[in-house]
Amino acid sequence: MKPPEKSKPSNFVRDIIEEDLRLGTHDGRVATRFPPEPNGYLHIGHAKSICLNFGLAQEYGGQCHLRFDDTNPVKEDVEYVESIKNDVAWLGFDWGEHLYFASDYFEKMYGFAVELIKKGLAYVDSQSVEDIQENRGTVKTPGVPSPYRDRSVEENLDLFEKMRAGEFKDGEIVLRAKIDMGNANMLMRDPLLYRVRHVHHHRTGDAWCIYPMYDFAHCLEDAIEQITHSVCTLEFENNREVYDWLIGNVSAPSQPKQYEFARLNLNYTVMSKRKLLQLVEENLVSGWDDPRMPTIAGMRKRGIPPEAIRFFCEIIGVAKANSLVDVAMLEYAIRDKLDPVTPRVMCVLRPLKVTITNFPEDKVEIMNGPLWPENIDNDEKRPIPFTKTIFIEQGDFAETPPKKWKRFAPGLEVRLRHAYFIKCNEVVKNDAGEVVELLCTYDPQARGTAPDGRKPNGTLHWVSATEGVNVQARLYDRLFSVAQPDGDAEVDFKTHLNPDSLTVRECAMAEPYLKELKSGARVQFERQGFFVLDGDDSSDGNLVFNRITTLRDSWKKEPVKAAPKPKAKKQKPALVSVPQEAKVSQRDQVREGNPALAARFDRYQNDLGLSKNVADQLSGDEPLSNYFETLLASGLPAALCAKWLRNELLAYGDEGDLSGLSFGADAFVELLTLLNKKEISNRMAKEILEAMVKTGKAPGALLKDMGGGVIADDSAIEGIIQSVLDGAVDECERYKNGEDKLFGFFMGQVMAQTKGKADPKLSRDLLQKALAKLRTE
RNA sequence: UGGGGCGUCGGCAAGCGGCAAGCCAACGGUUUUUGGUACCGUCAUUCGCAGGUUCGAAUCCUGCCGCCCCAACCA
Repeated sequence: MKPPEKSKPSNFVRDIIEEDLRLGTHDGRVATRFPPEPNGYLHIGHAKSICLNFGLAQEYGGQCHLRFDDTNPVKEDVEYVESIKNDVAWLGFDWGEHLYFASDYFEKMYGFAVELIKKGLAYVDSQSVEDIQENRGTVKTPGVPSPYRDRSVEENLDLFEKMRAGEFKDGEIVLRAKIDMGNANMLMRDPLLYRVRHVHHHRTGDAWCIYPMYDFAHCLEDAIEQITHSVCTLEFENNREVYDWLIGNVSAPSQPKQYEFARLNLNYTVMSKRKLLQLVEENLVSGWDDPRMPTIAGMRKRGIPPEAIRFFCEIIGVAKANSLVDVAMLEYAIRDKLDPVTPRVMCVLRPLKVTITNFPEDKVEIMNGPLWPENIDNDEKRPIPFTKTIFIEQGDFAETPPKKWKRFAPGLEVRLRHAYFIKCNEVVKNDAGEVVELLCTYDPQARGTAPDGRKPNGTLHWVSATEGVNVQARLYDRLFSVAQPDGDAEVDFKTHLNPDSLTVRECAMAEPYLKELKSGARVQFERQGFFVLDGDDSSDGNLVFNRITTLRDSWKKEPVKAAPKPKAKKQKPALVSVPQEAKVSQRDQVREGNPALAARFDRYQNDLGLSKNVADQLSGDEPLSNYFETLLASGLPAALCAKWLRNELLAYGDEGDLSGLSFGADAFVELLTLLNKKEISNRMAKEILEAMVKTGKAPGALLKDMGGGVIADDSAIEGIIQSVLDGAVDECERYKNGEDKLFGFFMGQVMAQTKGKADPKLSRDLLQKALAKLRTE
């Protein structure tokens, strides 16, 4: 019985889905998809997308498709589809029957292309690759239409058929959408839909020699599969316009919507397929599944459990801001999942011989150590042989211990975990002066605890030198030594490779119990970290363990006090007063081409007395300016009209466009008139405006609904304030204790109780008095 | 003729006109036969900057600044 899942953190995609569900947008369905191209291995960045897409479907009772976006046979291969399926399944997600391939839709897509041609919305272009690029223009200049843009429908149909029939060579000809060569969005400049590729496809074989491009294919795949929310990464934002255009211009079987989130970046690692490939090809790592790689395969070999990856993806959140997540977060997720469920054993990574001089020569005493951590209700134990010679960790002994040392040193006594206290009497060194052996005595009475209650200087893990088993331990650390290995395009990211990312301890000694472990078993080497038994690399007599991650270690060798960095005051950028005239604003340009607006600009400033900024805004966009003119025609004060138009009404518009509002300028005039006559307060006007937007009802009617106008009566407001105070005992107490900021809370309560009708200024004064009184009581 | 996005703590990230959530990191403390775990506590008078609107602005309006994406017959 699992405890109820804590509700997952909210994010903007969930908000959108919930809103769609509320509105019944896609018949109340939720269908997402994870659409990898089978041209490489999955990494933790993909895991974020997988968790998001499958998670969303799971949570909203929908479905998530695993769809291979195999539209480019020159880069793709079956090898990858198997590894991707394997990785997704290993992560713990089930696509059920929803396994799809874009290539299965080639015939349908061809049909949609023909439809587009017939509608005159696509054409066959015979320009060379170079000409197409040339004529696309640049980001600052419009493109120019292809000379083939106006081919007849018949000719296009014929050519397209011939394309499919294989009558053209690669690169000779393409099918393009006929959209707009001058569009500011480069992707809308007649995007390519099909290209010729005489290549064998891993699924369709040689059935096709034309293949659809991403922009054309992806939205159709979504539409065909009835995907509702097509969630992809930020770099596709510009593609959304094409996506919507295509869905809108083809008889699409459904109307999917695309949403974009920020891809995952992790510090101390690289994520791009290209760079990962480089590491593999240059043998800088052992392969795609090298435990230092951020690939799913690498993390699996490393021993990271899938639930840790899922948890990680949950806690990093989903948003639209480019961000760089700290790997410490991943390590936390791993420890959090592993710690409560992982058996504890002992293994000495760098053995230091310890001879217990007062212990019988050939005696083997069996200690019993619990395998499971305290939180698990299982006291299963494993036998740990204790003998005259044992190994302890080299790092656990210091000839001259630093301050706060809680380990072993000459003359000190420590506890051996699950065994006796031992005391260091003598240090044996070799010719080089290195410590090679410790001569100690044990206290037969002090096993675990000492009868006299004395405390040891720490607890060490240990292994019998004669009964232990030799194992190989591979200690992995971050692959790169700088936070952003690919942060500087000038510097090869490989120069930042961490030389210590892998340390192999061939001579690690472990307790014999480890021989019982099954391949893939995860254990905690106490005081060291979590390790996994690497089944692939172990053989009968040779156990190999990969370190998944270290334990958190709060022991600092040098308690370096954090440099008392004076909390760097945010440097305020020097105010550079850019002369307004320095650049010609968009609005200036509009006015240049529209003398009437230019005249208004002057009139607003000179006759109406509006500030330059306000006049600029209200004369720089024709529809907006016309709206303002309508308000002016009512005879209301210009300043009032300007203020409410700009600051309030515009907030409800769509990027400054007010045409979508459910009421006209006349209704807005009515509202402003009420305000001008002081029949309503600013606050009430805002309340009414909001209601107008929602319901489209007239201001007068809404005012009536509110039941009267401004409350400006002292005693009435005092009564309300009292009731607010009475209903907020906690807050009153806190306010008394000096929490001034609660004033806003109280004020908000007053306004809420009166639906905004209380006169704000008066309310504020009275509230202040009431609260002051509260404090003096 | 440029367009599309994004700026909230050291790192993630909620927040949608009324008290600046949470997590990681860091730092203290309690418990402890792991310098682990668990538990408690500290950590944003301020939301890129500057104006404006409002009784009240991270949130609405305006301007500016800074990052990211777009000119593959890749996805």
